[in-house]
Amino acid sequence: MTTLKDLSKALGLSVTQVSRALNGHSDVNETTRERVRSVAKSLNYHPNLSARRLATGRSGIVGLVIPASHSHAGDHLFVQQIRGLSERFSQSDIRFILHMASPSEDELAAYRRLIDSASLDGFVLTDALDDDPRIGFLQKRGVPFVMHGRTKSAESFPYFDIDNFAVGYQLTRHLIDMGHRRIALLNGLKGRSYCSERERGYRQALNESGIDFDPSLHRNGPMEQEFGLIETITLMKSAQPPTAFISGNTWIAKGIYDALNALGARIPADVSVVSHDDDLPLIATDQFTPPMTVTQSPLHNSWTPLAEILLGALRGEPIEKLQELGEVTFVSRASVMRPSR
Amino acid sequence: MTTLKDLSKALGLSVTQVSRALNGHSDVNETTRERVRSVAKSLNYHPNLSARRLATGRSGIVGLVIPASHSHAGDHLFVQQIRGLSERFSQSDIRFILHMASPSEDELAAYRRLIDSASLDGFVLTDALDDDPRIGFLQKRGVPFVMHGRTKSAESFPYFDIDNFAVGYQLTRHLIDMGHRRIALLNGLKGRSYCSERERGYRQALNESGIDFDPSLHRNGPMEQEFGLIETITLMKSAQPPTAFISGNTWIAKGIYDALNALGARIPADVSVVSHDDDLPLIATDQFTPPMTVTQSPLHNSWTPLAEILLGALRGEPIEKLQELGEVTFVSRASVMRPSR
DNA sequence: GCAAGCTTCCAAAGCGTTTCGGATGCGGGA
DNA sequence: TCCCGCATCCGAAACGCTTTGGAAGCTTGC
Repeated sequence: MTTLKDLSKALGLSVTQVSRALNGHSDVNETTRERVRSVAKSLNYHPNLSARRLATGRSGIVGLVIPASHSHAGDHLFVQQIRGLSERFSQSDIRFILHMASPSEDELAAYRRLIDSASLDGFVLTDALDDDPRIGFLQKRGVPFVMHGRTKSAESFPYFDIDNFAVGYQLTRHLIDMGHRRIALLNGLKGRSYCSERERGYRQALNESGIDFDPSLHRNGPMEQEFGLIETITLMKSAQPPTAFISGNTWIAKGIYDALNALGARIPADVSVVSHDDDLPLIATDQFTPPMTVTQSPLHNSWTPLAEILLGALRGEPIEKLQELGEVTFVSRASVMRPSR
Repeated sequence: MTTLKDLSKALGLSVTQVSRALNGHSDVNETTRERVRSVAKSLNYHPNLSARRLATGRSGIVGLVIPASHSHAGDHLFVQQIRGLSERFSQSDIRFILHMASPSEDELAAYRRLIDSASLDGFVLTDALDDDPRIGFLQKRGVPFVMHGRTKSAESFPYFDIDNFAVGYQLTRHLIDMGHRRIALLNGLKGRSYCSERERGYRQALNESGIDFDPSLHRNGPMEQEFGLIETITLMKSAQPPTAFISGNTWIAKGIYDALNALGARIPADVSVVSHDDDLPLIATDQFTPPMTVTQSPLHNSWTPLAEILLGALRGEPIEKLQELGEVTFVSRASVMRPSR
């Protein structure tokens, strides 16, 4: 293991100067700097991160805490996510650690331990809740983080998100414009902030058109095919079935398609279906029969920005530069038609 | 952040003694130790890992380097794997970091960087190759590791594996005993050590029964349904189609089933099929129609031992305790029958 | 009563890095 | 000539921990 001292000996310079040269400080001659760089390379020098951390208070390690609960349906997504994050962090020579929260332990306790043993510089948070306790906790501790999604909390914090209100609004508006009035919304898990936002958009669109919100048409559940399947069947068997469905996710939408097929209802002749499309692996909405009308925003486009923002937060950039919204595009396809009833 | 010095002040002891008390050294009075422990807890003390590393040369962090290439088919497995490993390591208060190898960079370079910057104490290696360069590299550097699988290399190293030779032998033997002589083997990716082992077992069984090895019946490919599908069709359309298939993995086996169904060949009346079964998520061989005869060895049972072995290696346990074989059981079901032709 | 041997404690050094507070030498303005 | 500023360098301290090499107090055996 080559150390700074080795370099300083080899170069006939002080340890200080070598360190400053390598770290790009101003008071070192450019030719000296080059000399240092080349010797460092030839001696295969890599700074000892632990020593650096001790001296600076930074470890160069960021982490992601994985909640104990987890469904298989999300595996592909999860892999994309950690690959995306890990890849970006590696590029900046930042280590990325995964920590499984133990089911028995309070989730915040995991964060506490990770911070206290002074190993982690920052966190990536996913699955934003409406009222997320992690935000207050990390802010109080002064630990940088970036959140995937936003929450209702009054504080301002670094995030990457899409305009979920617009997603809900746009999808609903489109169906209303086509003449639908009984529109079901199969949303994601209750308490997730993106669900609440989409519900707000949905209600707003209904409201503007003078349509009463019908609680029985709004369902929360996991982002899985089965949820879409079961709820669709339930809703279609009810006294006043909806004429259109909005799905929060393509897996749910697949469930809706399957259920309608099984019930002999034609899309879009009998029932219209729209969805938000995260462009998840293994499920493409333009391959549905019929191709589905969606708001689209590839989730895999969020991992790099997310990492980028955390990196920015670590550098201490101002909050305005650390809040970013991903693009959402409306793609009109063949799954919507004026209602027949 | 509470430090040892804080504790020592609060306790009226020297820093040395506090450290020794907490780390379970012998020369400290038991009542003192208890006192130290309780104060440490009440002051919420956590040792600074970087400082510890600097002093001891150990960081308490182990890692897994993920090769740049990766197929979706393996996602569920991959998630199981990192969850399993991460979980076990957390229990021992060892941090587990994931590092994506960048596609452009030599894979060993990633290991080198990780070691040189003095952050990692050890590695988990997966996807053992017949001639795996990582072994020599890590051994030369004196860095502990555990390998999932074994290789041909002469050196002895910590591993967890199953008896893949026996898998290949047993499956082949069973088919031969039932009267088959043209037996296809759809193996995994060439160069992977478990494939080579299974091939050895296959050849050995053939050999013992005086059956010539036919290279056209042995195919290497990814552990995916598509591979099984395509190769089965190719083989069945050939001049002398096999009367039985051995599959290296349940996804491949699913492809074989699908292909045979599509071709109108009945299992097992026309063709017999057996497979090794890793008990992967989302695909259960007893749910196949007909249920499939397999050698079974749940892959998810290997993550905990793997972590355990690395932990042992870190503690410096002797090599004999660091080599373990997982159990394989033969499960006879309804996919094999005497050949009709 | 004294050496020997425990048990329990401690001061100080060292791990590799960054950083603070100068030091040195040189050229130019007064 | 003297002083100031600039560019370039350096020594030493600090980060929080472990570990080495004792020291102090007590008990034991002779």
